[in-house]
Formats: sequence, C-alpha cells, structure tokens
Amino acid sequence: MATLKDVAREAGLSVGTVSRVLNNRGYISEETRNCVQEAMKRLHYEPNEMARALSKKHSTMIGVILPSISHPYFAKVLSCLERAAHARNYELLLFCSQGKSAREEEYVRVCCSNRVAGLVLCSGGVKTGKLRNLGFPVVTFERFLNDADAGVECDNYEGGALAARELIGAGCRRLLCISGEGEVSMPADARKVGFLDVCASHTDVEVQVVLCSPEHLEDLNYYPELRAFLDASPAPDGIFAGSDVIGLQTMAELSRRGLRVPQDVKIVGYDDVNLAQMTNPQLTTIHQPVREMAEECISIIVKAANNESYPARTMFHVTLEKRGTT
Amino acid sequence: MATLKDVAREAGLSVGTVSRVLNNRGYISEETRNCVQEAMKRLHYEPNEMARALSKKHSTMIGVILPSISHPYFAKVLSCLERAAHARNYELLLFCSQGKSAREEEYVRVCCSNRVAGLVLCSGGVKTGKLRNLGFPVVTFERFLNDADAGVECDNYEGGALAARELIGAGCRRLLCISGEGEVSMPADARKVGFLDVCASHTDVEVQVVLCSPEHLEDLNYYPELRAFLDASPAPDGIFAGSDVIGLQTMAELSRRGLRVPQDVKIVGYDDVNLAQMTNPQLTTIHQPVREMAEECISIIVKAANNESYPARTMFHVTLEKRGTT
DNA sequence: AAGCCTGTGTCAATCGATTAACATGTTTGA
DNA sequence: TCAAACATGTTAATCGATTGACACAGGCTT
Repeated sequence: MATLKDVAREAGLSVGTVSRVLNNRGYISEETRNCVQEAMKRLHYEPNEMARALSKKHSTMIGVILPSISHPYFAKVLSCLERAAHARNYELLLFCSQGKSAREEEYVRVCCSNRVAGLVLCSGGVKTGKLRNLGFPVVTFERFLNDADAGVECDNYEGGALAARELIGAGCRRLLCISGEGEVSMPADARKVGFLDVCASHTDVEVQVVLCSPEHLEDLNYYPELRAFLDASPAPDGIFAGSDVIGLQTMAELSRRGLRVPQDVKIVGYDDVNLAQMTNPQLTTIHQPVREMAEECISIIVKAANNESYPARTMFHVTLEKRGTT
Repeated sequence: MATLKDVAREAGLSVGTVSRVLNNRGYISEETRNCVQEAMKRLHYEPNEMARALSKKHSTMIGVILPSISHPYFAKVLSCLERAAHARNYELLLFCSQGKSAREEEYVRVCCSNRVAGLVLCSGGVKTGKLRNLGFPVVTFERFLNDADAGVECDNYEGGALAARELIGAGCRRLLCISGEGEVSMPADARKVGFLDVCASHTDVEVQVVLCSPEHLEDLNYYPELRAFLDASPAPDGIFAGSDVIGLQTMAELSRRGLRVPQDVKIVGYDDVNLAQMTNPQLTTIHQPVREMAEECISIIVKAANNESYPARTMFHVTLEKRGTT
C-alpha cells in the first residue's frame, strides 16, 4: 500500500504539499494538483483513514444502533440512513441490539472506541447517563431522550389519531388496537394514545387494546397474541395495527377465519413499508417520512462535526396512505 | 478521553505493562491485571481503535456491500452477518451499491482506505482485476468470482429443480418462471436453469419465462411485468418466483384477477424470508441456510486474519419449505 | 551456583497521516 | 516599485496505540 510519502516522492513534491492537495488547504496551483493526482493514480494510492482519524480526532464513520435489521421498518430506516450518509461521504458502522440494553451499551462503547463522528440511536433503553460526554453527538431516531444530543421524531400521536378517524369515518364501531408493547418504546405509546383519545371522543365507539411482547421485533410472529384475542372475543370491525407487519399478519389471520377485509373488518397499519403493497387488498397505513428523517439525522451529525449548531428536537408530520383495507 | 498513558499513570505502571494486559502478551500477574483493569474503569478508558488499527495494519471492521438493504432477502443476510461478526468482536461497515458497479468499486476503495479485515460482497458486478491485492480477503456471498478470495454459495440449481418437481408433482403442466434478470446475477440464473432442466425432462410440461428488470431490487415493484404477462397469455397453473417478493406480488395479482391459490395456480417462492409467512395461504418457498452461510463468510475472514487457511468455495444445500401455496 | 522462568520497567521506533511555524521564492496590481 | 497574494518546501511535533530490544530483579530448578 502506497503512503502519502510515496506519493510525494513519485510526484517530486513534499508531503506537505501533497497533504494540502488532499485536504484542500492553503495555496495549490492547478498544475501541482494534477501532478499529485496523477501520482496517486499511478501508485493506486488510497489514504489511510485510520491514520487520518487518529490525527483529526474522529473518523468519518457514523454508528447506527437498531433493535432489529430484518424487520422491514428498520431495514427501511437503515437503507435511508445509508443513502444519506454516503451522499455526504460518511460510512455506516452497524449494530443490532436485539432490544437488549446491555448490548446497546456495549455498542455505544464500541462507537466510542472507533471515534465515530456521531451515533444514530434507533434502539430503546440505554441507561440515563451513559450517553453524555462521549465526544460525539448522539441523535435518537423516532424517540426522544433527554440524555441524547438531538432527537428526530414524527408525530406518532397524530398517526394514531389519523388511524382512528379513518376507521371511525368508515363506519367501524368495535375497534381493536394491537401493537408491540413498547414496540419502539415511546413512539408506539404515542400512537396508541392518539388512537385511544380520538376513540374516546366518540361515545358510540368501543375499543380494546392488545399489547404484544417486544420480543416479536426479532421473530416477527404476532400470530399467538392475535389468535388468543380472536379466539376469546367477538371480532372487531376495525383494527389499528402498530406496524405493517402486525397489519399483514392480522389480514392473514382474519382471512383464515373467513372474515373479509375490508368488507367485514377494516385495517390500518403503520410504517408504510414495501410489504404493505404486496397483498390484495393493499394495506392502508400511516406513512412516516423516513427518508427525510434519516437525512435530518445525518445532517445533524455533519453539522456537529463542522461545529455548526443544530436543532435539539425535530418533528415530522405523518400522513395516511389510503389503500384497500379501509 | 483517557489514553493508555493516563491508565498507566493512574495504575502506577508503565505503558508497556498496560499494553500487555490489553493485548494478553507476555507475563502479567493477576494482581497487576486487576490493578490495570480497575484503573481503566476509574478513567472510563476506551482503547482508541483508530490508533490500534494503524499499528496493527488492519482494523476489526468487516465491509459489507449489498445491492439493496430494504429488500427482505438482503436485510436477512445483513442481519445474519451482523450477528456472526459481533459474536467474534468484529464490526460491520455497511455499503449499498444499488446494483451499480461504479458504486461497488468506490465502496471497495473505501474499504481499502479503512483497512477493513475483510469484505463480504453480495453485490454483482465489480470488474475483474479490481479485487486483487487489496490487502484483505474478499468473500462473495451467493456468487462466485474468480477474482475474489473465497465464495460462499448455496445450490441454486438444486433450488430451481426442487421447485419444478414440487409444481409438477402437484399436477401443474403450464408453468411460468418469473425472476429478476440477473437478480443476483449468477445465482438467479442457476435457479432458472435448474427449473427449466427439470421441466424439459417432462414432455407434457410447457414453460414460459419472464425476466424482470434488475432495477426492481430497489423499488420492489414487479407488478408491471407480471401484469403484462398475465394480460397477454393464458394464466399458468404453476409459478416459480425467483424470490419471495415476486412470489407475494404474484399471489396478490392473481387474487385481483379472481384466481385462487393454490386451487387454480400453485406458487413456489425463493429465499424463505419472513414475509413468506405473513399471508394466507403462506408461501411455499425454497429455503437457503442464510445464517450458516453468513457465519461461514465471517469465519473465513477471521481465519484469514489469523493466517489460517480457509476454503476457496463453499456450497450449502437448499430445502423446500412446503406451505400453503402448493 | 548457574541458569531458567516470571514479572515489570525503560526506551524508542513505527504505523500514516495532519498541521503549525517558518522560510523562500514568484507573481501581481495599485 | 513595493506590498500583498500565491506557491511550495522544510522540519518537527502530534494523534494513541503496538512492539521489540534490553535490563533488572526474585524465585525455582537441578
């Protein structure tokens, strides 16, 4: 592997000058710039980012901690983060906590060791006090922690409310809200509360709530809770699912029981992930502007790296994507 | 941030000794080891991995290049890679090529710059010659490149054959094979060939083939090709889909056209991702041992880092997961 | 008593960049 | 024409570890 020194020798220049070209500092003539760049090509020079990171006290990597990767929602989040990061020449260092706070804390330490430029935290339960003075900004995605440096969220309360209005507006009166218990910790809560608040304002509407184990973020199997509920209670005529995954499984289970969607039961999902469009009927769902949220996260970290100020809390709107299940 | 030197001072020892503890080299007494570890705790010391990587000529990061992240198959692959890597104390540096070879090559260079311990390449078209002498091993996932140092695959030919036997055995005679064109470049091809070979051995079986644009790996929308085919031809009675995503969309589209699965048309998917179980009926599919394959990839890179020898080519079996669509 | 093993220290080089201080020219333009 | 501005070089310190050479002391063998 060629080094800066090799390039300097090859180009007949000093390391100082070559470094100037590399970092766009000070005065350089076009001629010299070209000369250096050609020397780099000839030697197949690739700057050693480790050495660079050591000098400047941080790398160009951004840590990302997710509770799960194969869950379609987080896969979408990750995909958007990747795109946003690479557009600004940052790389992603990926961690999956499986929702375990011990793992989260370990990964925060690993990020520390790697002197990341920042950390996007999509996972729930890092203990208070563990996120301060890390030497890089921590941005939470879809949640807010006092302990973090910034939070990027969307209006989950409004999402729940939209879902309730949609179902009630379509004539549903016996509603079910089924979601992961603390699925994404706080956000799911807000969804539920928004949903229930709107329901409460309609005196002729009944609501039941089913909370599913957070473990299902990993195994993605909500059928047990779903079946238990449907076995024990008369079928609702409107269901708000806390995620599209839950929504799809609900559709499948209703179909097995001979219930038709949307004629007998209407469903609203949450997240608007790609599988919401892979069934017949397609799933009506609450859309989060995940791409914009991801870009905001990365943007915040880049701003922090440049010593610019950034918003401590950003909230995006959600919208209802009406499809075939309502 | 505390440094090694700080720890040494705090513990009243020399940097040499502290480094010995950190790297388990030479002679250290239990007493000293504890003393050092306590000093580290007191100072909240986190070793600077950048400095370490600079000294030892490589980091503990493993690069991963995928064509897409939100595609459920690659999300699953990534999830397994993450787990396997962290089990061995490696981190994942993530890149998404979107199937563009220019991006792939750029990301290979970035991996170079970051002196990764190895690279897992799940994406298709790096030009010959670009993968040699990088200073770290390149392992291809689900494909074989002469240029790479190792390949981990599964028997896609057999997968296609299994699908054909399943459909034909269930009585289907007018078959359709619909898959991404070079969906994952070579692998999809082998699937198709395996499928067609078995079909060809049955004189009473007709087969048609629809190839979809590789762009759909990103947008996951195979409906246009699907509709075009179903509009133009009489419906087949058995369909082999090159991925579960295609399989699900096929089911949805058939359902829209009033065709019943599995009564009128039977379907076999590929990949066995979680969404294969989120519909009614659940999708019969070809299962790849993705977890084992991912572990093998990581294992190869770890072996290479320890100067142990490793297999140049590993192939796993696939199995048919019979569910409700056949 | 000689030699080995254990445990620690000192010192200095090295990994491959960045960066500041300072020197030395050559252009320019007001 | 004289001071800026431009262009490059030299030198050396620094980032935070790793590592090898070498020294020195006790404690154990044999």
